[in-house]
Amino acid sequence: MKTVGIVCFRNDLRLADNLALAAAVQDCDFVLPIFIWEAKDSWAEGGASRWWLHHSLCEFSRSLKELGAKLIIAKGNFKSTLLPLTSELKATRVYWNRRYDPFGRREDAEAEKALQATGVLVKSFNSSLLHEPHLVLTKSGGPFKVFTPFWNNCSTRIDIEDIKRPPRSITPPEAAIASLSVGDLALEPKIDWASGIRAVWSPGEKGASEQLEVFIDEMLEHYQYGRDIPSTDQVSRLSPHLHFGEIGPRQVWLAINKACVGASKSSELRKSADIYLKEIGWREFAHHVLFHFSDTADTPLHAKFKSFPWRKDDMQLKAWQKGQTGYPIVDAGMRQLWQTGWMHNRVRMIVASFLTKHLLISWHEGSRWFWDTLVDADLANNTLGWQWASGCGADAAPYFRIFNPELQGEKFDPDGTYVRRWCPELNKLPSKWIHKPWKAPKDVLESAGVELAVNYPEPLVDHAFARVRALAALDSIKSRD
DNA sequence: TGAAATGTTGGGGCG
DNA sequence: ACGCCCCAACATTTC
Repeated sequence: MKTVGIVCFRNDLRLADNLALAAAVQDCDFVLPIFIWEAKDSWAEGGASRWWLHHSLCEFSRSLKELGAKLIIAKGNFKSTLLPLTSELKATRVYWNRRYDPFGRREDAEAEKALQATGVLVKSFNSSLLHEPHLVLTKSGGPFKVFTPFWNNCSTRIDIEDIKRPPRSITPPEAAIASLSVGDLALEPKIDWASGIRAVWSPGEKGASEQLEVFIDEMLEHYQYGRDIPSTDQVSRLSPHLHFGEIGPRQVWLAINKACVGASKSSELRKSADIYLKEIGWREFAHHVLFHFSDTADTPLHAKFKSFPWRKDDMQLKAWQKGQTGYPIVDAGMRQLWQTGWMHNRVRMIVASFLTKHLLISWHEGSRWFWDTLVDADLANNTLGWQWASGCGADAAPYFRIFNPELQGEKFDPDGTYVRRWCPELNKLPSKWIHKPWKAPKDVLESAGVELAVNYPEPLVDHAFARVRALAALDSIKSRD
């Protein structure tokens, strides 16, 4: 009797280092790859993510075809799509890589139970994290809530020797299985707003590995300094590829360490590599925190923040979203996000601090906006980042840490290259004033063609005022746990 | 993975 | 020569 297996793909759209796929190909005579587009109650993929997913699925489907298989596309509930398919195919095995987000865990658990009840063997694997979240615990048995001890605990026991290579070929079942096309999922925007995104990204496994290679060859050595200069993009830009599983953290880990072979511990390359791997560690940490505290996407980890006096101000929220706050570094970041689906991490921290501390608008508004506009929107990373920046989450920045957007701009974009790129109306301002046009002398503004409140806004709030207001608001919830 | 306020120090101008 | 003051420059603390 020949064995038929089904491999379910989700955010693991790659052939290499894909444990579920590798096991299915090894165990089964016939393998059916399927992608099920599930309807989600909340946190359904945003516009930019959907654009990415469309193209990633097209790429993945193409590369499966080269191995002889056809990616089946279906739409619906995970369990109730899978169950009839197993009986139709007489499949006795189902494979997938485990999900660790609340929705995914729930759906997978239900499907596993139902499949097992019908005698189907379910085999699941970890292809998206370096560790199983339930295996990284403090001495007292609880999850870590602070990054450094977390990373000290688990970065030292990562031992990756080799990764699974892509299968040479896949033999599909003989029966013809109905499938939608990728286009039928209607993931692409109806009006084409994605040109700016298209120009800078290549979704898919090939794009991911090329990006990793470029990062290692051209940027890794000076990453420790370059990573903070947003005009240079000396960063990996792997986040969307990692989110959709076009590359996995094990592959990144191995490649970075291979690039350091022969480099001494104190070399700049090795130092930079460790700082970069620590960012992979933050990704890991975020996923573990969401695993252990599964309501944090909607609820602050620190309970006292439930009573924080957030302001509701749609005008100011819109100004922030559109990059019209009057603080150039903030506006540049928000426009980069809108136009390219991505923002440099240094600038993410600045704009998040600005929304939650200067405007006192809830981190929920920020995480929702990022969710819709980022190509790398990831529930775990997005949640941790916003809770961290606003002070209510794991390893939160102390509440008094309020970024001064003027100083941050001058420190990390000293000649204003980043601001000039995304706020062209400020292009002619001298560097001295590029991060504080409201302070510039009249004649300087005039000769640069900048008219405050006409072609570039006045600051939405005064920094000194906003700082005092934020401190007072934070003081009002002090020790109210 | 801050910034502002406050404290300390030491060189130089000046009577 | 000496003390006094000013104020960068740097360090510490506070928010």
